[in-house]
Amino acid sequence: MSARREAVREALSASPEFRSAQELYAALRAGGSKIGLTTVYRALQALSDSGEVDVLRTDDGEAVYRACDTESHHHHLVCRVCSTAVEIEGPTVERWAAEMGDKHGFTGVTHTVEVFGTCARCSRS
Amino acid sequence: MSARREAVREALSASPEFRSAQELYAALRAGGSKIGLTTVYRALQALSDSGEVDVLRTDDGEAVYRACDTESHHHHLVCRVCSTAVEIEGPTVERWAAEMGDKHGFTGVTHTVEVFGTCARCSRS
DNA sequence: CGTATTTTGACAACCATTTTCGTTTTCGCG
DNA sequence: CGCGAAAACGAAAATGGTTGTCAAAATACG
Repeated sequence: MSARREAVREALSASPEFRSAQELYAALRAGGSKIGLTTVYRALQALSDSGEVDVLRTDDGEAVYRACDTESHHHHLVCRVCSTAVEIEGPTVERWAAEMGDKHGFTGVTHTVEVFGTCARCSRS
Repeated sequence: MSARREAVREALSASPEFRSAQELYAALRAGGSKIGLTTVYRALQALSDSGEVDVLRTDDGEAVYRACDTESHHHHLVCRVCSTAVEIEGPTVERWAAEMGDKHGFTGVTHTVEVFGTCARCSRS
């Protein structure tokens, strides 16, 4: 683990929120580092590969990263009118996906789940 | 609703899967249409605004769209090596998704689930 | 030290998506 | 119909996050 990569990890850990690569790059530069944007991307990719950070995509396609201290895997309930998203989780689905994989002899099973609906507020109008 | 927009909606309805704008554009052109890529994007945006299609982002940031009807509902277990897909279904997830929607006051709840893994044959090699 | 390997960063390339803008089609109405 | 306004269209250019390239710099190792 190089010093630069460590710096990216720390910058990410400094906030519990999801941060974009561009934000992290700006923050590091603002803090005096001479790091390059390319390196930030590479560091984030490496961290994500090793499972140390969670990655997801915002609605406009930007990748955002978060330090992953709780290994929290969750899904989203998205309003199809206003795009508000609620985080949801479900041991139920996790178990179901794993069972399905087993049943058909699949290994290394992962899954993606997205739930859509119209939120309470948008339903009223 | 213009003819072109209607064509996009039909192309999308032709498959129950999520399709990208680029795929739809290619399919329409292959079918002899003189439609432009710009128009495909505009049509998808309009359809998504009016709630007729669901949109989500793939892991590599591409937007994918799906006609929003609830018929013939099932999911896929896809091998990430050879892409073989097994159809699976699960009252479990259906119920879970519905519950999640209810719990947060969402109406008209739909969902999408994709399960990935390495199939038995590919695991061996 | 000296060489091999890895990491870095400026810059160019990529590619899905959006914007621009001039042209074409559709619509409303007499 | 005819005609003008408004909307839709499409080609090309712009945008912007992300990835590839490659030579230079840092680091590892004998």
